[in-house]
Amino acid sequence: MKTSNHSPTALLRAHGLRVTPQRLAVAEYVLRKPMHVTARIVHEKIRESYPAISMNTVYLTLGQFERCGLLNRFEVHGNIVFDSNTSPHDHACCNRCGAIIDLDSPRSEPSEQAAPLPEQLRQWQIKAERRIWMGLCPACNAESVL
Amino acid sequence: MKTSNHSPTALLRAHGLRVTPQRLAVAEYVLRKPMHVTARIVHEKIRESYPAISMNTVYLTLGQFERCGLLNRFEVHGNIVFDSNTSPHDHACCNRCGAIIDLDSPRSEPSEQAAPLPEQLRQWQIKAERRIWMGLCPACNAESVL
DNA sequence: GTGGTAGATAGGATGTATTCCTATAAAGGA
DNA sequence: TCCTTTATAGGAATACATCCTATCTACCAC
Repeated sequence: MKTSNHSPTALLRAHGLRVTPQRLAVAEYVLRKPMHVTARIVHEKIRESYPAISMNTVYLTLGQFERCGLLNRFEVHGNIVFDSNTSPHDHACCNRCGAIIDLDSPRSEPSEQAAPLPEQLRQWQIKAERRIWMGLCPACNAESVL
Repeated sequence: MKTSNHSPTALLRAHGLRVTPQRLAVAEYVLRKPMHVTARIVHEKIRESYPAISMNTVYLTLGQFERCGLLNRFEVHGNIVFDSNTSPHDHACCNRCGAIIDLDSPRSEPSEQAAPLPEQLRQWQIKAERRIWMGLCPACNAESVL
């Protein structure tokens, strides 16, 4: 159990990353369950148990996790958001409260599972596709009507 | 011809905006043809003919044009980009040179023209949908192979 | 035309997210 | 245990976007 294949330590090793306390702390917080976080949020959270961690380290660590495929990065309202759900999916973001939700079944047709590459991108080397819906979540929408 | 319905002056008036030299200059540059610009680019361009224009005015003007539906706003690599092509379409962005292109036929199926709203968003009030493909454009892809 | 007022502009100050730089510290292999 | 490579902390730097305010101007009423 101590070093199972799913432990943060094993995960870092499996991706060729040195195991440091900072990386373990970030991995345990971010990779434990699907979530959306900014560098600032991670920094605040990790500082609770590791007060000396710097913003720089958080950025570097999240960037490495992204390069390893452990995280996806997207942008909303000018902020970089890291997503530990790395299976392909779309997002919706509330313009008011900032809530971000995953869209589980983005494609209406099962045949579209693998998003079809537009004809114009035949000669591109596509690395990522991001789709985001923006508007008011049910709660904020109800408030704005009042 | 002087004040045709398609002149920048008429366009501003039609949207309830006061006609100022600054707004005319921005409108003539940005709205003449479909293009993608940042506030910085607009500022640099307008200053050629109007050296005193401030960044603040550019931001305000572009924001107003957006609120009027004359421009769409999206984000790529942390920058706000304004798009004078307001018909629904997707984008592709080159990670290397920053080029942004419009995708004319984003939906493979004609029936999908109106992007189907995911089931999970039934109770949301959706204002906009953005979809962006990221990778290497043909030119940069060729270079990276060398 | 002219005058008055709501709205626009310039310019600087401010805030904030991200990246850069560098000396020090630590991980992990020999 | 030593040594080399890599990571970290902390501060500096950058860049984008917004806020603030005095001044100016478009345009409506007269």
